[in-house]
Amino acid sequence: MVTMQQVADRAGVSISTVSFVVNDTKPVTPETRERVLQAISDLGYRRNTIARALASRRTRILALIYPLIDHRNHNAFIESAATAAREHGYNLVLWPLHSDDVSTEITSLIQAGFADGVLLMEVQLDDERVQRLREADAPFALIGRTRDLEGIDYVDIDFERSIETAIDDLAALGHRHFSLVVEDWSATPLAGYAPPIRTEQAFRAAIAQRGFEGAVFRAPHQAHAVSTIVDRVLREASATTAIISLHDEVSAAFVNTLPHRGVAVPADMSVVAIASAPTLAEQLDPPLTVYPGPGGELGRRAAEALIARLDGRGGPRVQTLIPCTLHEGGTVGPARM
Amino acid sequence: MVTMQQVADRAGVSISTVSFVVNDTKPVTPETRERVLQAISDLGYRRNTIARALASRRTRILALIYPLIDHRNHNAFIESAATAAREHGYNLVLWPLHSDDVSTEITSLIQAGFADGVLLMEVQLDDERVQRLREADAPFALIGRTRDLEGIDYVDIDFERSIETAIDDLAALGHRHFSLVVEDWSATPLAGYAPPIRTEQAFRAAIAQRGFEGAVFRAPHQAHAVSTIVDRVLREASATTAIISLHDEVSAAFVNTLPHRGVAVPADMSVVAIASAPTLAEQLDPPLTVYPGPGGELGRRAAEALIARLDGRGGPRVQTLIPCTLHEGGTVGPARM
DNA sequence: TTGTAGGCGTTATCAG
DNA sequence: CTGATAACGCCTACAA
Repeated sequence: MVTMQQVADRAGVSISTVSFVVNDTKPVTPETRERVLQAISDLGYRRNTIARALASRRTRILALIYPLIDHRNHNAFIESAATAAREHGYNLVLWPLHSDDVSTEITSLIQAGFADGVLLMEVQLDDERVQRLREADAPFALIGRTRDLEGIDYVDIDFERSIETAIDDLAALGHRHFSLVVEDWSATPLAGYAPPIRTEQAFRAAIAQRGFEGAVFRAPHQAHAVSTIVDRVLREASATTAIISLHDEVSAAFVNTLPHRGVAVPADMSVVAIASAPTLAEQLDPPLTVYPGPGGELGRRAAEALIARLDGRGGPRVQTLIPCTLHEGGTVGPARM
Repeated sequence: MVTMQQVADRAGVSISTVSFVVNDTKPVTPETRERVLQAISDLGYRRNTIARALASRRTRILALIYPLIDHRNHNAFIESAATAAREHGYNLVLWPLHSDDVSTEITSLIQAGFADGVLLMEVQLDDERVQRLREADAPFALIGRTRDLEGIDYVDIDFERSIETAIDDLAALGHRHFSLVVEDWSATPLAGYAPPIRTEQAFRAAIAQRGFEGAVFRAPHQAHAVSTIVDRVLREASATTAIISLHDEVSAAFVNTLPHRGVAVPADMSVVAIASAPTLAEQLDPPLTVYPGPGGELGRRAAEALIARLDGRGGPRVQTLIPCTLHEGGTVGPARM
């Protein structure tokens, strides 16, 4: 490993001068700078991240708390957050965390001086981890949001607006009777997981406000629950002409199963998915009409919000909501008479 | 931040003694150890990861080179690798890398002293990154494998065995005419991506050896290519009674589209997927018969192989192949007469 | 504009 | 068994 000292020696300057040109932290005459740069490239010098972190008390590491639950495509969040971090000179480390580690471990990476800040995903309405991070005074940003949003940076899907858009798009085609299907996490560690809860509330409010009819179904992730949900909807909300689903497996089940029940899609029933995985649509026939979740956007913006905070660019809290936008498929049509 | 010195002061010992008990690196009398531990817990001391890294010349950070290509569920790899790393006291950072950064950046994280080792995924048969890592003398392990395997640690899917198993499972039901569909990456940066290449070779060999008939189709990831592949197979390999697919979108297209072509699944045509995403099966109707890719297993084993190397537990190279095993669905039946 | 020197919090080597 | 003390590589006042 080549050190600053070696560069300094070769360039005939002191170690601090090297530091100044490397970090662009103090003015240096063009000639000296040139000599230093030359020495750097001759020797193939790279400044040691760790020593730099120790001396500057800034690791430039972001920790992404990674929920150990098998759910969706976290992919897009992660990749975009990592990319954004790197573009800003940060690194993203994955910190998979079991729910029972939470209380002890959540802040240890901060206290151990390992990370400058934390990114949290799959946030619940009342999230213990957020509390811990606050107590530890650790900088953090959320992908998702808690109930209490005072003084926190977050980026989340705008479920309210997404659901209203979906309803209005369908209403324009004459639909008046809707069924919403959301995931049921109530018996799991993810019990307070916000998206289905917010979506259900927004759905009920929007339906009421417009004078439509709406039924809500909650489906767990067990395979048999998914397969029975189709019949439940047909039986318990038989007037339904449009199904809105926040549950990818269920969305697929509807498209695949309805024809076997004598219900044509979209002639007899329209089906749309909200906040779906990006690849879901084209794996179905007809391709599903979806409002895909803006995964990449969320990851990137959350990372940038956190970094802005860390870099001392104060400013107001980042509290961004991004709606899901329509990606047309073949499962929506005029309401049947 | 509470430091070792503070602990030492409170325990009435020297800083080195604290280090000895914290790292369990030299014998300490029970009484002193007790005093030190007490001081540690009183003060809530945690040893600083960065300082430790600097002094010990070991960061305990693993870099996962993350290909910026939208492909499959990398999820399982990543999560399991991160978990395994943490279980061994390492951290996994995500290092998304564009293909054009490769030559310059691939080793910088090592040379910059940031990571102890590198995990590489989506490996190509002749992979420049592997070459660079070798040149830089950086410890690494692969998820996947290159052509030349001399002296490298890797964990990969056993495509040969997986494809043979699939063929034999189908042959037991009377199938003799097979079509294989693989992804076509030839016009992309992932041109030398090994899985489709190895699978195709293994398929041809297995078919020949058993005296069966086999056709191979390559499909890019564009949506229209996917939708036309069904008709191409029906037209160009009309004797086919069983389709084996390494291409999840195509697998879905077969299950969804064949019935519209008057071909019942599985009565007229059996369909199986190899190395598929774990959730693909249940999104189709009937549920797809799959041999899912052992994503989590691969990530975990690769991380552990790298760590073993880093921790100086020498031993022979880890060169592990894991076959995909059958997960039954409803798309396989006896060959039509 | 450049150099000197004192940290940053640990680890590790040597004496005692 | 325990304690000084010198690295580790860099940053940053403070001096010159």
